[in-house]
This record gives sequence, C-alpha cells and structure tokens, in this order.
Amino acid sequence: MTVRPRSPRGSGDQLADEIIAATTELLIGLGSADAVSIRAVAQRVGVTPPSIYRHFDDKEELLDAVCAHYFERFAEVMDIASEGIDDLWDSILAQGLAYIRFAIDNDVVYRTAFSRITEPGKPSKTDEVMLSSAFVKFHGTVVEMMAQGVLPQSDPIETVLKLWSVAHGFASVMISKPGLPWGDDLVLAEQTLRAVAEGMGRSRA
Amino acid sequence: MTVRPRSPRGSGDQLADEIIAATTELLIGLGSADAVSIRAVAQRVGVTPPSIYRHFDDKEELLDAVCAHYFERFAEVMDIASEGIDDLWDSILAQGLAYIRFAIDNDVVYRTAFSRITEPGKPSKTDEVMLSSAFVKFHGTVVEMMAQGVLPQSDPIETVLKLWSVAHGFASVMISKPGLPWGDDLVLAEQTLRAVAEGMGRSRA
DNA sequence: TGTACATCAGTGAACGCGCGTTCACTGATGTAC
DNA sequence: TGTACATCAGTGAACGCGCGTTCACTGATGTAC
Repeated sequence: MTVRPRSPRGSGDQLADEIIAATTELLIGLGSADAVSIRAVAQRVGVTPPSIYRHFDDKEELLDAVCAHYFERFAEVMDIASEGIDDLWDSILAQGLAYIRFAIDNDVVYRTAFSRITEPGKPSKTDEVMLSSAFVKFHGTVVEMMAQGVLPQSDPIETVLKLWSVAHGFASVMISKPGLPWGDDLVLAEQTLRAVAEGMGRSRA
Repeated sequence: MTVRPRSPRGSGDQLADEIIAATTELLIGLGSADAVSIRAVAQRVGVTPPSIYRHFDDKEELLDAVCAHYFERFAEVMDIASEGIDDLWDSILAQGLAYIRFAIDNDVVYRTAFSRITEPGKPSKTDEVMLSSAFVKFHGTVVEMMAQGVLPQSDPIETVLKLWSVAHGFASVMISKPGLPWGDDLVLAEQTLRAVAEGMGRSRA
C-alpha cells in the first residue's frame, strides 16, 4: 500500500476523482459491482476505507458516480460518429451504432449502470448524465429531422425513446449472449435501426 | 422452521422442485439474486442448507434452474397472445408485445436471467429454455411469413434476433427506467415493432 | 513576524454480520437372500 | 416371513471469509490577531 501524502485543504475533489478512477478500474477488472469492495478501492488509492466515506455517502453513491462519470463520454463518442455526415438518416444511424459500440466496448460499466433500477422521480446521477449525453444527441438529430420534414412531426421524445430502446436492446443482448449468431460487426443492428427509421418515416403516409 | 418428513427413496426431484419454488419466491420478494441466500432458501423449504447441495451444485446452478423453469412459460404466453390471429403481421406483433409484457410483469426474474453473461458455446439452462420457447415462437412465425411471401426470403434466424433484440430493449429499459415518459401501455413498443416489421418488409424492394 | 487556534482530511480499530460451502455423520427406507 | 445390509436423503457443526460502515481520534494545514 502506497503511502499517500495528505491532501491540502481545498483539494478534496482530487481524492474523489482518484477514488472514482480506482473504482472504475476495479469494476472493469473484476467484472461486477458486487466484486468491488470499498476496502479494495481504498487500498488501490492508497488510503484507509473510512476515507472513502468522506467523499461518498455509501457504496451505491460511489458506483453511481463511476457510471455517471464514465457515460459523459457518450456525447463525445456520438458526436464523433456523426461528424461530417450531412444526410440526417445516415447521421442518426451512425449515432445509434456508436451508442451500441460504446456500450459493448464498455460492457461492464454499461451493465452496472443498467442493473440498478431507478425509481420514478428519483433519477440517479447516471440517469442525468445519460439524458444529457446520449439522449440529447438523439434528440437533437430527431428534432432536426422533423424540422426538415424527413420525419413526420410528432413528439420527438417518443421517437428518441424508441431509438434508444432499440439501441439498448442490441447492446444488451449482444453483451449477454455473445454466443448467438450476430454475424459480422453490427450488421443486424444497423439493418434494424434502418428499418425502424424507414418504418417511422412512412408512419404518416 | 417447519419439520419436514424425509422424502422416500425415488422422489428426490420433489425436493428439487420445492427448492426452485422457494428460491423463486425469495428472488421475487427480495428483488435480487444476491439478496437470496442458500440459508434462507433452505429455511423456507424446511430443510438444512447442506441439503440444497444434494440437488444443485452451487448457488449459480440453482439460480439458473429458477430462471429456466420460469421461462418455460414464455412459450405459453406467446402462444396465447397469437392464438386465433390469422394475419401474420398482427401475429408477430402480438407475440412481441406478449414477450415484453411477460418480461415486465416478471421483471425480477427477467433481470436475473439477463444479468448473467453466457460464454459462447456454453449455454445455460436458461438460454436453452429461452431458445426453445420465446425464440422458437418468433422463429415459427417468421418462417411462415417468409413462406407466404409477406417477408422477403432470408435467414429467419437473423430476423428473429432483430425482433428479439427490439423486444428485449423495450422490456429492459422500461424495467430499469420506469420514470421515463413511456405513455400508455406499450404504445411505443408497438409502434416500433410495427416499424421494424414494415421496414423489413420493404427491405428487398 | 510570531503564536494560538480552528479546521478537517485521513486514521486505527472495531462492530456486527451473513455468507457459500464442506465434512463426517445418522437413521429411515428399501432390497437381497 | 424374517433378518442383515446397502443406500442415500438429510443433519449438525463448523470453516474461513470479507464485507459495509461507524467511532473517537490525530495531526498537518491554514488563519486570525
């Protein structure tokens, strides 16, 4: 156990960040939130277990912080994926696939985030980050599609929920059941997202 | 703790069934597999903990048996849902919605089943039951649709994986995030399944 | 500039707990002769 | 029909463990006068 110099007065957040980083590493390494112990986190940071509690109320809050912090990258990943794509259909498809890819690449954290049920009206930090990253990206594109008339006007939130559910569905099943014949890369997911989009495009006709 | 008469020689399976039933009840009551202990299961059955191990290798196998047993009902539920529906589009839609409904109605068991990752080539008992219930139902309808030409001919397995992923996606997100604006019943899921089907129907055109 | 003091990040030790699993065993049940 | 015996479902006790969390505390840091 590394000896750790005491943090100066105002820099309490630094340890918090280190705790989040250590927990993330342990979570990914061990494969499940239950396998991660406060003691192990403390040891990895080079601090005693009670110190954790100065920064997080309990283990639950720590894990929520880990997922929330991790998912801030969703926005970035989806931005990059749709960058420079003019066609809005292609754009939302790229975003959907980027979502699935990111989820699969980070399966442990993704599963951890979705393994906790959020009661109505009590969004977790992770929920808030999801809504302000992945969700707003989808939302932005959908709104634009409706504005330009390539999607029929309706509540964009509903459309986003549909796209998100489909993307999550593929990510989730592909993570849980890697033995099924998914074929190369995300072909099935891509075809399905396309079908959903096309189906929705026609839904007014 | 109830005193339990010793089982006669050949009837070992009876206790196994009782153990599965007790575990299922505890699982649903407590809300997570971690919260269910072998000791609690034993107590509920009226037996000592080591007895469990005569019937199941370990806790993992017991939980797998619980999920597998539970999901045998998928076939039945989906059958009932599509019973008497002649139109194949309506039929597969009804099956998809029945799947989602059953998953949501039995959220704890459903989540438990999907919280365990299955390595390729090592299907769990639950996987096998899923494949021989929900999966074959979807598969049967898809094959028929292709035979009658309402869906373009292609690998039915791929189509089933798509439908299943979409149905699972809705079930999973609606269970995890009940606070989102899903609207009444399964309208969004229904519209999406319809869009997927329509999109696939056109995919050859 | 020097000193007394409040702050508060981090500590050491412990509480209290339940867990999965193993082991050598008991004793009722069914069977073979 | 009666008796010795093998089977095996279930027991009692324990192993060995790590866990989340709390508590009273220490002592370096920064501040006020």
